[in-house]
Amino acid sequence: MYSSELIKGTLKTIVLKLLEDNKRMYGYEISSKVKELTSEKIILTEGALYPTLHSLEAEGLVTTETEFIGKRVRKYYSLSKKGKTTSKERVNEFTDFINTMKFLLDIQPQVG
Amino acid sequence: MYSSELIKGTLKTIVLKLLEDNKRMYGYEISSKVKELTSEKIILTEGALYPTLHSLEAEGLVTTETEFIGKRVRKYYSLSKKGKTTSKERVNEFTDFINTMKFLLDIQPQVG
DNA sequence: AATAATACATAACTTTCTTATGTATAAGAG
DNA sequence: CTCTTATACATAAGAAAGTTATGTATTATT
Repeated sequence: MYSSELIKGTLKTIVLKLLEDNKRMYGYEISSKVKELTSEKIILTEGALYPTLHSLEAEGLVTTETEFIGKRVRKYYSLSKKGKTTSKERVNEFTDFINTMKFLLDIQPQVG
Repeated sequence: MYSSELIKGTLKTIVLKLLEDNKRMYGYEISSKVKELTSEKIILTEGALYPTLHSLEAEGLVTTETEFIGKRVRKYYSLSKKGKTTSKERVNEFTDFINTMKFLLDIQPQVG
């Protein structure tokens, strides 16, 4: 598990990218997938995930469909057209950011 | 400029690493250096930087020396022993984190 | 003389998370 | 058949870590 500060600001990017690759996912599934893919290094807590999904919906980046599995409800999320564009932008921005950070954290100017 | 959320959580890592490479730096210098090294992609605002430096000092990760350049004050920061260890830990953690994120953002499972 | 750059500091506010709590169904263990 | 765990959602209180704005003061440049 990473110190929580690191995850901040990447949650939306992660969710958008997963939806880009999987067309349709529900909250619990997203959470499980991230946990699995990162060997539990990144845990999306419910208190962070659900408000984020609601926020993405409010921004018009995702659309939802509610389904019942037996009596239990499931809310599926899919990227809107705008969401697909934003997803790519966010991933590109993050890629750019980690390149900048790599440069910043690797160089040894040794002033003096 | 990156969306501000991305920078969150990396500020301390950046400052610690710069101090590791440069022994002694003052706030304004750190801010200028980051701006220069990142071609203005990362801007450390004063409202973020100074409280962070104070926090690092409170945690015992840096020591300070105040100097006067003419009548103008300058506060130099240096890594403590503990700060050197923490710096390495933080950089390693961030490196690990970006590897995890790269993996997460690059794979295309294409569940269908 | 006016403006920009240097150099610090802090306070009000916002965003975005953590932690805690709540509701409910379904599956598995003993 | 009862208890625990997993599934599946939601929200509210609080903390953390930024942004934006403001303040003070010196030095350099136009």
